[in-house]
Amino acid sequence: MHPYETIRSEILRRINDQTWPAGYVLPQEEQLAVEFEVARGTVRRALSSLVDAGLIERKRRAGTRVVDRKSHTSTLTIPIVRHEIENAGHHYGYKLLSARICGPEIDEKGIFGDVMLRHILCLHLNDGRPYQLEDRIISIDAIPEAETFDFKSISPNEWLIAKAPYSSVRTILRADCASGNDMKHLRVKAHDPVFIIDRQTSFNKVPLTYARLSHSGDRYQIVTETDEI
Amino acid sequence: MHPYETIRSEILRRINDQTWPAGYVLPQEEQLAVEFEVARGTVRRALSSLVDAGLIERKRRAGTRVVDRKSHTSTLTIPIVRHEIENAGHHYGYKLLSARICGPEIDEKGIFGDVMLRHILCLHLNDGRPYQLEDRIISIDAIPEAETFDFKSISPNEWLIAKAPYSSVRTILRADCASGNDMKHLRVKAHDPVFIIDRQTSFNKVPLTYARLSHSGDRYQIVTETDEI
DNA sequence: AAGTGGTCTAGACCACGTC
DNA sequence: ACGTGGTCTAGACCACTTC
Repeated sequence: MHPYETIRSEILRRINDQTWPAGYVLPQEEQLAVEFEVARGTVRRALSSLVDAGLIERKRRAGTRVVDRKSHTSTLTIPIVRHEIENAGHHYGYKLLSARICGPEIDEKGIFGDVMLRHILCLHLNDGRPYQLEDRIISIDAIPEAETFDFKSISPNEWLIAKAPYSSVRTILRADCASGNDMKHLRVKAHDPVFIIDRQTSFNKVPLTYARLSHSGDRYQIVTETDEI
Repeated sequence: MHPYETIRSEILRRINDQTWPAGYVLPQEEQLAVEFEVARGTVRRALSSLVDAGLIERKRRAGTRVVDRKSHTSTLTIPIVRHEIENAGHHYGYKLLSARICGPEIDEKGIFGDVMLRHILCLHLNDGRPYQLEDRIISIDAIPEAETFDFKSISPNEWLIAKAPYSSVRTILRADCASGNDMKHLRVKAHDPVFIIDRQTSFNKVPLTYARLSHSGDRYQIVTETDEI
């Protein structure tokens, strides 16, 4: 155990103890450095880690305060669907359903502005059974290669990750009833629950792509684990 | 813009450019320090930040490599339901439905082991309408105060965050059909989709509590935004 | 204006993992 | 065994923000 880990643990203990309750102002860096007999940099490292964990807040001149926790945060990882299936030891399958070039009118949400778009509908299979239906729009303006790429053997999901770096992502998770396409391709019944991931990615504020990923509710879930806050 | 930010941006540019493609081994810290005319520590800071973002991997002796991205990660924040509702400018309401002490037999998943448990069922309301149904089990062994606390005016959700620090959280997100309790209390119809958050928290490996939080699918979604990777 | 955290340096030494 | 990243130090100076 390195010094900064020891210091982190000790400070964490005092917070959990309520020795240092929510709102409490911690001693300043120099004082902690004296107490723990280390350099100021080592104290800073421990404190920075607690800032990242959301347990303390720091402001110049005002000092370091214990945060009053009002939420849980966890890191959500959404893997490429092919890896998700293969890592679980299953057989991955892919089927392109349609690929066309469209005008801006299919962009119902007005994300992309007045540009030509590529619209792809495809299905990801787990051991031959429908697993995820991918309904995707790509901005041809932002990614010109998307205009001619055929997506017959590589899914847009995977092609995009290799091709187009992104700088920001907006993800929405929700539960809904199966749509017409869901019923047809995911083989679920009307009113069956589906788990939907809506995702929109941009690069330097320019929208690149939008996807609606739907899954049969009884075959899909997202698990996240946060350890050792 | 500080030097470490400039360096981070420049390295990021080279990765996005494919100047440094996936698998590429970066120059070592000392060399980058010479190139950018800064101290080694400043280079380390930029690189650490890219490690956190999941864009590079570092190993002693082997060096620093550009990662082959296989997943999206985003930070999921699940706020206390009362704050979520109030921050949206709505009126929060709370209703305790039942609170009882049970033996280990109600712990169907065998999370808690052979201990006495507190079981609470309660409802969170948004502008008077059912919003979230909370079905919660608390280990009396781990949190003795839970045995006698009545939860009549404070929800277990909120009480626990103030009372019991946790060190690890396991969260499962899924879509399902409404259960009997969901239909009764969330006022949804049979087969209506519900969004379920299953959450289990522990402190130093000791299980503290388990909750099933259900929401009507048409009134709930989770949004996450990741900026400036 | 003054005090807090934030950035940077130059250097030493350590430890893990690959070669 | 040895070269890479990892940790730590001691110090200087900066910049934000509250007093």
